[in-house]
Amino acid sequence: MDAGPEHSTPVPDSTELSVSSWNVNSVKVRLPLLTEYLKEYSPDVMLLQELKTENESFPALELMSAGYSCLVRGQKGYCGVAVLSKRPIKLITDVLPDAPDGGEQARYIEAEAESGERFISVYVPNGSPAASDTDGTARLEYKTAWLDALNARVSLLMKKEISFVLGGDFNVIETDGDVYDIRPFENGAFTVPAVRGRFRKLAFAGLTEAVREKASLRPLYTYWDYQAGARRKNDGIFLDRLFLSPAFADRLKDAGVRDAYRDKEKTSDHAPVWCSFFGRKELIGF
DNA sequence: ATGCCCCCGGTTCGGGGA
Repeated sequence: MDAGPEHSTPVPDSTELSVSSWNVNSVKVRLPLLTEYLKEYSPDVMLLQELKTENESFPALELMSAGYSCLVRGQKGYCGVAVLSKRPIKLITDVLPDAPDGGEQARYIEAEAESGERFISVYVPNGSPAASDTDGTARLEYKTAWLDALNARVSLLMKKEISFVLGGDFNVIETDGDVYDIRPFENGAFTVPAVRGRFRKLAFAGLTEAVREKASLRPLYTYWDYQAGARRKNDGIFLDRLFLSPAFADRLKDAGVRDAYRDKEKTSDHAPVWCSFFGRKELIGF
């Protein structure tokens, strides 16, 4: 097959389970594009980050009209995460256990389908600036403590042999090749060993990252700054991920970045990421 | 070296994003 642009990738077979994740940078501003995405690709589960709104003003009615039930942990200003699903889901927790601030910031929501499979949306703290002043140290320590809590949660789910998809904006540059130019980010909150090491623990725990595994986009980026013509120059960063527990990884069919959504009017600075799985939904109980 | 751009809260500017 010709290696055309990523957005030429066909829509996944609707009989197969698919999951998407998108840092929308305001769900209210992005609602028209979000509904367009849901209509075009019809993901079974959609993970959202950076809602930037409280639960009361989350557009649940509009998304229900598009065929989705919503579990939301909103927050005004920034943060805010949600799980949308075409099938019934119930809330397991909207607080990451042992998060450094007791879960005050809305960065974690874990939902369970009737199949028992879980779908988790995360918005990892930025941590910048990581400078050695008091404020910067506190931000970086918050990020590393948050990642410790996330790794502890993953260990628990793995121990219980729960199948899950853990997706979202991880705010980590895993390798120097995951950014258009590593120099401005060296020794920063996206690259310091304390952050990269904790991120890599997810793989050591036995998770597979679907986007890295399958995406055809090269170089592989999911975020482009609004400023300085970053998208036009393809000055991107690979930040958004879909981690799979072993049972999901065994069924992984394809994954990618819907980078065409980064070029639309009034869009987010992140593009949606997605993955699909072998096996008819009816037979796998979702 | 800094700001560029975008969104929020809540007013016309500062905080946050990454």
